Amino acid sequence: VARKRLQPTSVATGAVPTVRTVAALAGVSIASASRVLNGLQASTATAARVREAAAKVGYVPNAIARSLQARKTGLLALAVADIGNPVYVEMMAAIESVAKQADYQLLVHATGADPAAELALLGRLAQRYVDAMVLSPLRITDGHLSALHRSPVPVVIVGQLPQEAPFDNVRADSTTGVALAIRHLASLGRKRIAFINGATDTVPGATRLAAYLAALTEVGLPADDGLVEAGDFQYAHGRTAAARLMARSAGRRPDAICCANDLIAFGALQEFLARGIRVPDDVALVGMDDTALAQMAFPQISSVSLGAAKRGVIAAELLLSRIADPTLPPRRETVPPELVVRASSAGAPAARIPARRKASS
Amino acid sequence: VARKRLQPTSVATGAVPTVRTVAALAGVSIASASRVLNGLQASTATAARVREAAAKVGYVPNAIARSLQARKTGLLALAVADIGNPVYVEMMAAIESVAKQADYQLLVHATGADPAAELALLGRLAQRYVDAMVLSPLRITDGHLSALHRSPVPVVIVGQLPQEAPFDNVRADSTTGVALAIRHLASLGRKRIAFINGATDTVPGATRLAAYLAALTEVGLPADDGLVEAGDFQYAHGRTAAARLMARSAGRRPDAICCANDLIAFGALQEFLARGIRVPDDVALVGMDDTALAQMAFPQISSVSLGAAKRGVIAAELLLSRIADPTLPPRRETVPPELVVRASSAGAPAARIPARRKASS
DNA sequence: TTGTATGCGTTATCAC
DNA sequence: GTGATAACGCATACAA
Repeated sequence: VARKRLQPTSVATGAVPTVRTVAALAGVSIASASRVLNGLQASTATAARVREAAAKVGYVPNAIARSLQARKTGLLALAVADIGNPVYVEMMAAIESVAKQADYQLLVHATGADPAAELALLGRLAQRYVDAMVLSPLRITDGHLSALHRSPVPVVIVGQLPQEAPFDNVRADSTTGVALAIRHLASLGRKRIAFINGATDTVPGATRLAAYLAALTEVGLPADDGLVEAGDFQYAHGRTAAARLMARSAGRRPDAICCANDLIAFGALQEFLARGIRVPDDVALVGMDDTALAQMAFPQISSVSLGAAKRGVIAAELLLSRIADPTLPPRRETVPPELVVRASSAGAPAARIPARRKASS
Repeated sequence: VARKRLQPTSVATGAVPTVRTVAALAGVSIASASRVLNGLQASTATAARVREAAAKVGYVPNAIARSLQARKTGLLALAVADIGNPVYVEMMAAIESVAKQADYQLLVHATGADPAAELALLGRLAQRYVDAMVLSPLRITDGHLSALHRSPVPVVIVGQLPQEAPFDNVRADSTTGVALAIRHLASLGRKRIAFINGATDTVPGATRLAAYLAALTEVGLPADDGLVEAGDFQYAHGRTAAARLMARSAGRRPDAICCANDLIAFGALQEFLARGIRVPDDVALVGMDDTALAQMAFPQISSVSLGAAKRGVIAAELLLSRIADPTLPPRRETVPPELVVRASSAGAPAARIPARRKASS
């Protein structure tokens, strides 16, 4: 016969109240207290006494204990490369709004585009401190795939994933997106369309470069290595790349630039402003992601929306449905891109030049 | 005598392994297994067997169960109004880096500048799903104060707090910050210095307006109601307010503008760009917060740094020290502001105009 | 309807 | 050094 060695928590303690505190104060068992607190069957009398007791001591259930019992935390994780990039902020807001509807909170991780950090995160997932995760990796390694296979908690990948990988996946169609941009610029009569890419060794970088080259062929323009710049997906790269492009001799200078994201496009635009290069008269500009930054700039930047918010919503919904039913087959959703034409690429160059000269002189 | 009705978890289950799984596989008690896994005293033999078993089944401790036992979650919360504002991103990154050092993760809440949402958050804090929270409210109500008093988990307030409120508090000195901006603009010979404020019914808004008026007096300039605009702390307000200010008759137009934050300043700058108003020649511009946006703009925007990153670091450190010792007396730290002069306000207007005209023609 | 007792997965205490 | 077991705070199957 085992005897209890420790006494249960005493009633009148200065510490945080638990169910026992409430139950003792109400003069009922903790089971009854718990039932009342969770709105289950109970007599009106006890219900009243329990509620009164709970209110009196300011009882609030402990989320951790509840999580342990329920085997769920009510937390979703979101892991993105760069929390400073507005496109991720947008996605985050979208995910959060869906998550909130289902009483989930969002835990945000910034991986700094570091694959090792992403892997560490996937590994820690086994600790089950969240119920599921949205991961938006810049590149997928074998390590990622095996970690995904091992993971006991559902993960939705936002971004490209190998065809056969059996995971929930929502992706943008940046190939079509780049094509939209190039066709648009070509339709304006631009002949020397440059491309400022991000990191070529990332999936988006590689994809967008290939799409750019394919689109050039499609519209019947020759490719020119000197018109392609690669670096990272940041503002500073946009500035320096734009400077390099415009430093070329007159006949080889681009008359249009497609950028791999809005941060780069914004950088390029500021460089043009600094150099007195007119947009879109001298050079037309199209960005990608259609973030707030594109609308905040002057002139406003045309941009290809890759549906960040929509991808976020879908990712969250996939996650919630998988939590509800883990046996679901892997799903793959693709959000179509959309070109938003703004001042940075509107109108034909020749037609615009006189009008703008007049206005600014 | 109570008999166990349910069997303990069987060893060979397809489910996630627990300590019992490992212990059974290693042929030791769960106590020994736990000790080995936590690096406590154990014989080399058992240690080896436990580690081998753990590796074999891929054991990872459950963070929730561990939290319940340890009575700590390893999570810090950060609640800010607007996750889209770069100044909060900066603060978040700073807090996260300190938190990570101490093995804490950051849970970010966006309150949308809604006091009710902030209060709800403070209330949920009693659920103890985080160990502590950094709250940056735009205004402090009595509800906030009483919720803070009730809160069983430590909260650090970033922002102004009533003198007598006994809570850890780190604040910017935006009064001095505004004074720095006004003195700077006045020293450039500007006579009609406007102020584009955010929401006047917020603490920062009210403080900065008062500071603006005081600073004007200090530098011997008359106040002019027509030179003060109020709205919110967003980009769009900056644009419309700037447009209104510049629509005044020639003699009453401002020759300098101080903005309550960088988002507003950036909006104003884009409006000037759109209208062909030269910065700083026609109007000098100073923002506040010294965010990345100020450096990304062209011309780069002078800005008063209120030390967002530093405030974040201090807030995190206050939190960690309070978690370590809850009996500490309330502390109050103030981060001094710093004016960063950039092109948007550099040089005297008359001296600069010819030079810039030449360059841009 | 209500109370008793067990388990969620972990760590810590205590006796051996 | 090791094993049995209480406890963290909660929810619930089962018995009364």
